[in-house]
Amino acid sequence: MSIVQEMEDRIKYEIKQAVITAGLAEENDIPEVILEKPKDKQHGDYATNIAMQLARVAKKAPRQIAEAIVGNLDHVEASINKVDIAGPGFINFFVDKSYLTRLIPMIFTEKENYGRTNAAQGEKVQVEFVSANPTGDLHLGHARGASVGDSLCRLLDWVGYDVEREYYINDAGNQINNLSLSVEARYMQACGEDYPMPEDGYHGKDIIGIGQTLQERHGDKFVEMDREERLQFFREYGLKFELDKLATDLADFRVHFDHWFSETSLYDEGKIVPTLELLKEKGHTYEKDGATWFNTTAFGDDKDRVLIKNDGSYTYLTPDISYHKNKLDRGFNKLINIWGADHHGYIPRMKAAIEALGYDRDTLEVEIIQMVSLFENGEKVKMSKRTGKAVTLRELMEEVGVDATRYFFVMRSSDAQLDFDMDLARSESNENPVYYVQYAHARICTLLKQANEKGYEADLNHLADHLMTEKAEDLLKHLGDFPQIVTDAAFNRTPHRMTSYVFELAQLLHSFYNAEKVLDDTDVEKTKARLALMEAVRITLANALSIIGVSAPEQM
RNA sequence: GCGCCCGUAGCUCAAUUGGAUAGAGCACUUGACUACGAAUCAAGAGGUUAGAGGUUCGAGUCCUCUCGGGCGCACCA
Repeated sequence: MSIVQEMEDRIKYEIKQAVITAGLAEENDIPEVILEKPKDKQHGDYATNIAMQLARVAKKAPRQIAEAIVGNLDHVEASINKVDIAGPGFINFFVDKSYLTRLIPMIFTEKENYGRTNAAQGEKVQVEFVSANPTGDLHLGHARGASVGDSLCRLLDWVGYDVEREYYINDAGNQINNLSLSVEARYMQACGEDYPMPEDGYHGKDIIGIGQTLQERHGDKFVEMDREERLQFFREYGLKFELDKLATDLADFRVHFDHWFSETSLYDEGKIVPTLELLKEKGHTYEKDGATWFNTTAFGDDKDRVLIKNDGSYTYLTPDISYHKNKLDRGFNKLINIWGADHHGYIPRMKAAIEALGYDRDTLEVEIIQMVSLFENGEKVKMSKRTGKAVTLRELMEEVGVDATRYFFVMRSSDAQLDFDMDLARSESNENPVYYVQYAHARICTLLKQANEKGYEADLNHLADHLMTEKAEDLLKHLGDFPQIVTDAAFNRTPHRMTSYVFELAQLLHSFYNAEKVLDDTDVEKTKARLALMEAVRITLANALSIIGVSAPEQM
């Protein structure tokens, strides 16, 4: 248990005891004591609303109750310096903060693991994200999905989930035919033929590149070839090219998948028919208009969905159900899918499938990420599928850099649309928050280096004697909050909380740094204590940054 | 028309999941470098939380309606 949590539990316990001693309520009637950290310092280190909550049970005014509680509180046991009653009946606690210095030795011990917990106790969870079709470059929306998805995975790992990251490759549907037709057209064009792009072709630059490369390597070889044979080659070549590119781009973006799952493998391994049979056996399907339907309305969907079209082919949903059954068969008791907002209408039918297969519908959790708009020169940039005009992840990495890109995408709540300001992200100035945070880390690093040159080393023995200034206490408190912030962010699926946290920590560091000198030749003991604090801050900054996949540079 | 998300300072966004006087960054005003890194700090100004009702000790947060923006509503994927 963390040091902060220990303190909170002790205060909660003492409050409960005080309520009982004061005769306000029976032990079983006392609601769970809620301690919060007031945003206003004048309201103390902790506050509880227990008096308001007890108003009904005790049949007294909240302030009167608060007074009775305070009168029966054991100040010594709870390390309380001062207690106030304020507002409608809040009880504010001012505690002796020297206990916070115990954080530092702990952080020194845990180092890059400081903040990790085992709250999830090794539960197996699978997270499927990005899963963009292998038919073109990853664009802004995918970049957001990759940033948020990967950070969420890191968070889940930090709280003790056994996480598997998976990418579902849509390599079986119509879009792959379109890919081969698009490659064909671009190849023919590269050979100088006047060859039109297919109706639903992919207009990206990458496909143009494939056509040119093939022409350079093989000349006109494919022009005269049998069309079926030619398309077959383009299909395989195009798919491999696109997949390699996806993997490379994502790896360079520091996103690594444990498993790339091929849709085609579901066909090859005969997984689809048995799933259909299972749904049929359970009585969830019926025939109508020459098609096979799945009665998803029985599970809360708006309308029933087709599984087998009247031409005998499957809809997208059909292999997807098999895929999700396959995930469950692999022993995951929690599945998290990260989808773009344009797919949110798909959730009810997928949950219906989970339920129809005999699982709790909440086994599947879908995190929706809202759309991204690109702004450049103060204007919204129009994206076009038709012309292939879209900013790619690759371009973002080259122009903006991985750190700033990831930070920007994780910075906002996933359920708000995001305006990506290209100029701001590109700017290496104080307007860019990622550098502010990284600067804090780099600053500490040079400080530690200089201390080292002077022969000073962090000493953990006299911390409480030198770290009880306001700025240092603020830093310590924030360091102590870290494990809880990580836990909350993981369980609420809110990675953007981590950018808030790390930004605040950087703010506190800069403020401390400007107000109080660390290296002081006239007071070596103080210097050593403060060096310990600096190292603890550095570790925590680095850990928080690692959760959002941003580097912690030693200099910049 | 129906469903999901959003609407908070001039701009971009937070808000401990129902808590106290709604907070940050940018921009704006003023101050701090012979200083451990000024990519920094300190201070100031900036608000009817889109609007109207309701729930209760207490609402940016929950419920209903209205307005505005985005995204869905296939035998496409």
